Amino acid sequence: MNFVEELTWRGMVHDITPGMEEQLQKEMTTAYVGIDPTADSLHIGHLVSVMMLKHFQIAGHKPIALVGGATGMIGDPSGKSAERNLLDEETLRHNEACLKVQLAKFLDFESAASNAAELVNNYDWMKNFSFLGFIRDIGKHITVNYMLSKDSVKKRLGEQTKVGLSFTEFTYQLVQGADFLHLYREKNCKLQMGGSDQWGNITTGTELIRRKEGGDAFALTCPLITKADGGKFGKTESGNIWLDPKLTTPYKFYQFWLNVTDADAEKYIKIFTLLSHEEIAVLIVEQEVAPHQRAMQKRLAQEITCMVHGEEEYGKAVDASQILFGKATTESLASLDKATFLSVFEGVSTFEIDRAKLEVGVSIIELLATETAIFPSKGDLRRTIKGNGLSLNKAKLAGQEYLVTDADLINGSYLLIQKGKKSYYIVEAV
RNA sequence: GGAGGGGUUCCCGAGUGGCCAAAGGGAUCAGACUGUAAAUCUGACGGUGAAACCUUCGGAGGUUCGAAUCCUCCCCCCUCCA
Repeated sequence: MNFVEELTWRGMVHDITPGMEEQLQKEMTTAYVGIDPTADSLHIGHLVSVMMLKHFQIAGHKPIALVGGATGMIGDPSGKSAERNLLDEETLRHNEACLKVQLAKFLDFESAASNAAELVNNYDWMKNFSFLGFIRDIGKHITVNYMLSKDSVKKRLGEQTKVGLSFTEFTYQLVQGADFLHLYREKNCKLQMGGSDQWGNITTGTELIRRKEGGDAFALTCPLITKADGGKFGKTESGNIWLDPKLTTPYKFYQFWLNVTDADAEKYIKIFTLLSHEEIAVLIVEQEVAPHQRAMQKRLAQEITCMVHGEEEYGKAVDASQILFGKATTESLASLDKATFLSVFEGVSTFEIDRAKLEVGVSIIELLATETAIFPSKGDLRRTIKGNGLSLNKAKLAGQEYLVTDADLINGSYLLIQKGKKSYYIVEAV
């Protein structure tokens, strides 16, 4: 199965420029995707592009990850986040280095093979462009008429617009096009991939290459990843799901994938894992026969968690999940030895409280809304308790007047707070 | 510079003197149902022990018994014209 066929059955192809498959058959081809270095970690929204590169490399071609140090300062017109901050170079380099470590979990940067992955930063070549140089070398070759025809631009013009289009944003497609041109010249890069929202920007690049170099370059976009309910993929109430364990613990990372809805599980497992057609077919059957077993979600969570965090962390996440969501009772919790308890709850948000206060006794309200920030307000907490939504050490807490003392501590040190079914918090007496 | 339209609680979006902590929708949270699913239903959704109160409708003043709603000045955004 070739690269395009592979991506197609995985549901990762939205649009392709004609002739691309022929190009890939003809020779080892170089392709790139862009990543904004706005943080020092990837989040799972980036993973689609990364997987495209991975498949590309597996197919024997050469992937380039382009860190958008320059473009990231601008933001493209279709962008949701209007304001971009200028990163200073130190931050930029830091982010770049961190991203590379994460990317190396997916892509082979090290091998001597000719298709080893590369990481580039467009800041390195864009920073030397002068304004005059840019409008002369790049701007001249693309008409405004052409630029205006892009959807991302059209959406921002006209009467029903809420936010005007700045010149900077308007220029974005040229900057991105210049990147493609640069990589075409320097690295013989002939393909740019990205989300479907990038189509317009990518084709400005291929157009630029055609006009300036008379060369053929190609575009491949994947559909925007969505959730079955129409929500944004990769976001939870508490924000992004990051690859960095310091930002999203492996436990939470694992839980995210485990909680994917049935309808999304099949879609995601094709995109985010390397499981074969056959393996996935088996899982689909299992899902149909016994949906409550959630074989698909479990496998999805396993594959991705292992890839990102390693087997050991995956194992811990599973253990923790079993204890938290299994039929654990107050008694079985109390019977956990301290080491087990700690390893199980490693990924759970932890708060601290002064041990002396517990010896005297602290009301549950004070404990969760004042002493710790588990609840943002007392009213919210009261409502939760009233709605039967709060548990202490796996036992529902009925009254608001409960006085928490050191007698409640598990292993003499911990309180397990549960908000609803899925949200756990640890309070540690110190 | 001119003309017009806007800035409301996380988001969208009603509200044009009291009945407004502010309709409706979305998001979110909790409960029921379940499979740590989806859908559905129920409840909550600025803060404070309920009450009353406190803080909020771009900003600052003012009118009024009383303002998100009226007046003044200012800031910001959009469209069109120059």
